[in-house]
This record gives sequence, C-alpha cells and structure tokens, in this order.
Amino acid sequence: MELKKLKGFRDLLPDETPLWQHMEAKACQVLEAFGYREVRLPLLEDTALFRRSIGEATDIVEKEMYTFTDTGGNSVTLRPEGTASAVRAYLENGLARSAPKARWYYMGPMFRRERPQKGRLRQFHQIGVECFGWAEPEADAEVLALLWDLFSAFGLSDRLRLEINTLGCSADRAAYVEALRAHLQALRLDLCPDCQRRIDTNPLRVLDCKKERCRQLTADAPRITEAVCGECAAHFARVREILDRVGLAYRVNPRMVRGLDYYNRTTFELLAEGLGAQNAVAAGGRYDGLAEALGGPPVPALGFALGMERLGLLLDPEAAPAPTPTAYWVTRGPEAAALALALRRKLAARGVGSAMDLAARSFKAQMRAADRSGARFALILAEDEMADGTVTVKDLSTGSQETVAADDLISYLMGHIATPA
RNA sequence: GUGAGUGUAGCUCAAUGGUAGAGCACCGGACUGUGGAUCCGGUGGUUGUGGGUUCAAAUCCCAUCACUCACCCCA
Repeated sequence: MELKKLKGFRDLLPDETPLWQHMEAKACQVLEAFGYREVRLPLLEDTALFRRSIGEATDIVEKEMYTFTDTGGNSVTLRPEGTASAVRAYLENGLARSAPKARWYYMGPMFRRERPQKGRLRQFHQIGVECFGWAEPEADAEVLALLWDLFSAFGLSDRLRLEINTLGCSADRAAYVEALRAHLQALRLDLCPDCQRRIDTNPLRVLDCKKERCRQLTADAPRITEAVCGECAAHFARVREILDRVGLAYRVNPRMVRGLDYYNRTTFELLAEGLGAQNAVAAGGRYDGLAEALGGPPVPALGFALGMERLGLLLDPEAAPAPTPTAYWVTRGPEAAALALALRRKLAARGVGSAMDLAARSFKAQMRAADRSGARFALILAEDEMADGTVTVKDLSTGSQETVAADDLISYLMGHIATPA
C-alpha cells in the first residue's frame, strides 16, 4: 500500500463514529439549552483574515498554517481556528447592526501543521462558542458556566480544573509585558535557553515554562492580575463574584498564557488529567478588540473552543455503542433476496433497520452473521415462506420463532420492538 | 524545527544469527432450513524500505521512511 494518509491526519472508521456523533449530539443539546445557535462557516478563508486576527508573530501564522495560492492567484488558508471566521461572518453579514447580540456555536475540523503527538493532530476538531455583543462580566460568567456544564454533561466534572486569568486591556497588557521583560532581563542568564528566547519573543511564556528552575526564578515576577487598570480589575472581580455565587469552582492562575494575540481581559483554560502533555481540553477568553482589528465596529465578545479529540480521549468508548439493526434477513434463492429488499425498504420507511448478507451464503453463515450483528430478530425467507407468503421471525434473544404473514411483518415487528425479550 | 522510543499477518504479540509462529478476528466444516459454546480446518507475511556483514539476517551494522511520546507551540 503506497498511498497513505498524510501525517497528522486520521480516518474515523465506523467503530469510532458513534463516539463522535455522541459528542456532537450532546454538545448541541447543552449549547442550545443556553440559547446558542449553530453556524457553519467555510474551511478555507483569505489568508489575510488569520494574519490579522491571530497575530503575525504567532507560531500558528508563522509556521503552522496550510496556506497556498489557488488557481486564481489568491492566497488562501485552511482555517487553523474558528474565532476569526466567526467574527468575519458576523461583520460581513451585518450582524453588528441588525442583531449585535448573538450567541453562536460551531463544530468541525481545524488545520495546523504541527508535529503530531497525543491529543494533537494536524487536522483536529473543535466545538467552539462565541458570545457577541456584551461587554458585561455577566457574559464572561455565562460562557464559563456553559463551558463547565458542557463537560459536566459528559460526566467529566470531577476530572477537570477550570483556571482563569485576566490580561487587562491592551494598554495594561503592553505595559505589563514591558515591566515583565525588564524584570526578566535581570534573570536572563539563569533561565533556560527557551526562556531566554521568550524574553524577546513572548515574555508571558516564561511564566508558563515547565522547568522547575525557571518557575522558581520567576516566583516573584510581577503578576498581571495586580497590574491591570481599575476597570479591568473591577470586571475581573465581578466575574469571580458571579462564579462564586453560582458555585462554579475555579482557580486564578496569573501565569496562564494565551497563544493568540486577540485576547484581552478574561481568559481561561479547562485542564484534564490523563491527556498527556496536551492537558488543555478547552480554552478561550474575551476578545473585545478583534472586530475592529478586522475592519468592523467595536464588538465586545468572548468565546472558547474545545478539542474534540481530547474530549474523546476522556470519554469511555462504551458510552456510545455501535448501532445495531432491529432485524437481520436470512434468505435463500434470488426471488427471496429480491423480496427481502422490498420488505427492507418498507421497514426502513417506518424507521425499522434491517440488514442482510448480499451473497448467497449458507443458512448457518447467515444466522451467525445475524447473531453478530446484534439484531433482535432473524427474518427467514426461503422456499417454504415464499410459497405461502410468510416470513419466519426468530427472536434471537429467546430462540423462539413464529410464522408471520409478510403483509403483517411491519406491525408484528413494531409491536415487538417495544417489548423486551 | 529538536530529541527519544518502536516498526513481524487486519489486531495484540512470539521467534536473541539456523525451516517466520501463536492468540484474537475473518472464512468454512462437524450440524444438507437455523446463531451464541466446543472441536477441526482454511485464507492471510517481500519481517516498513534500501544497502552492508555472514555459509546463513526478523535478529548485527548503516541509511531512509513511518508511527508513538516528549520539547517547542497549542484546543
């Protein structure tokens, strides 16, 4: 086999798709209960959208995007995240004027050309939420509560930790970055090589270094939570007050860093055990400046995205068993096979699933297949049944069987489906 | 981009320089129109690829590719 899938891409075979359908269905249910509505946005966008939103100097834009020139000569990019497209769509469709308050969610593939590892692929899938139009801390609290309840719905609340932080406004952040950089310069030679580089590229990352020595050296570095302006501090305090009031557990982590440039004020991560090094299962924050950066009016907004592969790693595959047909046909002879197809169509139209082998195999082989399919009933159709217009219905859970007129098959089965064996 | 580990049947793994095997799965038979349990049989391999050492290589050496995990970065 010389043709292989690309590195970091995966096939989801039928044994795995039930779990994905489960994730999607459960998420839709919770998100819509909070008033969020689904949007479906393009996978391919103008490259400039991501350069302007994510940040020119980020790793994502600098070296991880799937960017190419299409045959029309335009530079286009497979979306590496969802927020940029959502804001673009919000602005482009005039929502800022017609319906400025909007709660959106989306799910689907994102693409980043990173080195694959546990919980990280080049095509990965996110469920994302964007809440447009409210600058109030109540919006932050709603989104955080929604995030938590979403994972609670999957039964994961006792395995997760919510961490929150504030980045202040852009002026706060710029001032803080310079203060931090100055502080770190004094420590430069004692820090690890990665951190020495980070002082210049992204000083906030130094605070997030995994090396114990770096963490000790930066223990008394200035904290962003103490450096933000009065308004931002009040906003953050109010968010925490609401979270406390509704009983949502969280931890303030002033060292938490965001990878995308557009975040301001509240940011957060949901961390999980058992995911290896990629332990953030969801993350997000407020991005009040993004709409303007993309050429629109100011639109206060925030959102988050969760990694579906990472969520899937936390779930028990048994939670989403494979679907089984209600019945399995056991036939002999070409006339019987044709009649079985006709009856399968009628059953399917009533929502009753039935499967069958399409090769003329022995009764024994077909019965074995019926058993393995998980079907409740075997529907036997051969010479005898064809002669008198009946189907022999065998209940595979009890072994008992009855002869049923072919015309009565649908009502017979529908009457018995509800009845446990 | 950097580092480490691993590559043998569809899957999980044996075979420590001397005939490439087992379990599971799949197909069939025992049981000619009746599943699950049991027993029997069968299909399935250029041992990732290329080169080297050797009388002889899955095994040792080199290269290369792939996968996995970690760093970086991030959901």
